[in-house]
Amino acid sequence: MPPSGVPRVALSRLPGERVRVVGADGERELPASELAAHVAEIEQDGARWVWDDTARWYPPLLEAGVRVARCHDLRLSRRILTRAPAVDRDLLEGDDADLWDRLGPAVAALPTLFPVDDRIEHLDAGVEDRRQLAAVAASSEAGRLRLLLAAESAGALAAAEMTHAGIPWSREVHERILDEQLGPRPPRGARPAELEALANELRELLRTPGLNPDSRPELLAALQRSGLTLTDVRASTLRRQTHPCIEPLLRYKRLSHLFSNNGWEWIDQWVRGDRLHPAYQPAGSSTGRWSSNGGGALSIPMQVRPAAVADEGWCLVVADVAQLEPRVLAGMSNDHALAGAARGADLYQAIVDDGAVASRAEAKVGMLGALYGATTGDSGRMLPALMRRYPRAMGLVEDAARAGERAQVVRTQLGRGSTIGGADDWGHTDEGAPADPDAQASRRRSWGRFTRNFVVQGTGAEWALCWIAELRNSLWRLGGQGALTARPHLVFFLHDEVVVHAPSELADKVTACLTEAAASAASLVFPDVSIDFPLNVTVVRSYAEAGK
DNA sequence: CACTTTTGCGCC
DNA sequence: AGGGCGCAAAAGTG
Repeated sequence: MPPSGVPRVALSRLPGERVRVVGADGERELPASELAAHVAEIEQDGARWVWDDTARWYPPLLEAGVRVARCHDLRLSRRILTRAPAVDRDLLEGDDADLWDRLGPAVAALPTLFPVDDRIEHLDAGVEDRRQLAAVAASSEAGRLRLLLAAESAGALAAAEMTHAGIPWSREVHERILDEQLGPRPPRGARPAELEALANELRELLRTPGLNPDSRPELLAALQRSGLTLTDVRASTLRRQTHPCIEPLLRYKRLSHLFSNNGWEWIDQWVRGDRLHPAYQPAGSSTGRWSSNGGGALSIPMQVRPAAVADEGWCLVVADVAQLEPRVLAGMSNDHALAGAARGADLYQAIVDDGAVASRAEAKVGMLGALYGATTGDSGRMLPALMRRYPRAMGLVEDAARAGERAQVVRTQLGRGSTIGGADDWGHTDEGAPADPDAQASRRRSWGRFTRNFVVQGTGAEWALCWIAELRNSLWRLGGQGALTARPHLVFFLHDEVVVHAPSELADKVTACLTEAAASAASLVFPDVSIDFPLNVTVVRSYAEAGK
């Protein structure tokens, strides 16, 4: 991702559905509807498109059959730069700076509901672009920040492309699953037959006629009347109990969740034709991970994955990174012992072979506990051993936790800064009264757990961004002709996992792209240390066959 | 009544 | 006294 030497073309919206295009060769204005027709000619010199929000500009271009090679997303980049410890915030001040700060994400699933502030609607992209370039150039970490902004922007392109393309989805398979488990589709507002039958069974077993199992207080009271000692009705709590009602109740909960979250209405809303179109929000979470604002891309349950089926003659290539976060920790802490363990397919087994702990299960729970800040239980017990063997890695997350407890900002490998966690409020309750020392200390520790995890989760997100940025380019180069969806293309991304939809005969080449992109990501994010990021890759017809 | 918060579950 | 999310329904609030 060469950061410089690429011509930049700034796009701004003008009143009257027109756009201004400012490039090295001058400036022109045209109707917004004609932009797609001019993209190829403007992009001939390999320009980078500079615009306020990829989610706003790119979907109509994709609809018009245009793929954009590279962009700079000013909104996402500004969010990074304003929070980056290595950036002088003053350099981001100036005309309309406050408006740029207020610029919210376009919600892909909805058109703009209310008239936005006219000044926000017609911000000048060129002005903000020059500010950001200057702020990066003046930073002591210009190189890493350029990489981060390029990867973030490429991710925004990939997100729009995935929503546009959609996951190949068989309505027929999905509805068969629903029918088998729930019965026929009920009228709106009614329970499916299977849920109603289970509800009746529970009413009998708990001797509570009229019980509504969806009401937690009702359910809890009925369970307590039946002699069970519990204070909540979570599945994990129920599983510890012995009573004839437990099995049907757990089944009720599972099916009820399927019905309401991924049932017929979900299909109607998010499946168009034979594609599922969830909406992604790049950097939607504070650590830089993506979130989803429509379609539930973060939790497509195993139960319905059989419905994700490749087109005839095509396949799904599913890949996930094995133990991304511990590997990232090895890289950023430069812990040679942990880096050694990370050099191979099974990091947890390597920790055992290292003599740090006795079993793979202990290695896993101990390492995850270290990343999340567990202090007690099985994982907390492993910490001293891990600390002895991997002092630099464990020291890094410990330092991050201590910094958070002192209300200091921490940063990822590429320079994304954590937000300040309302430290002003630590001394007070939510109602504004002075908090007691215990509550205060609890909030400090809580924020420490956040910053501890932030550095690792955030750097993991950066590695993954570089991975998909490289991947979308190499898949495009892999060839084929015509539109994006006529070639091998990304259809799904979730934290450390991707799905590519590709003609079956290209499966091997796609697999190679995935592996090479992972190697590129590793050397981009960790240029000075060699860490392996092994992938589990499977080539399948249906997503459900790719067991994790 | 509309609105916000809480609960509990899904995913990593 | 273990991190990050979204979602739907129930429960709580004005």
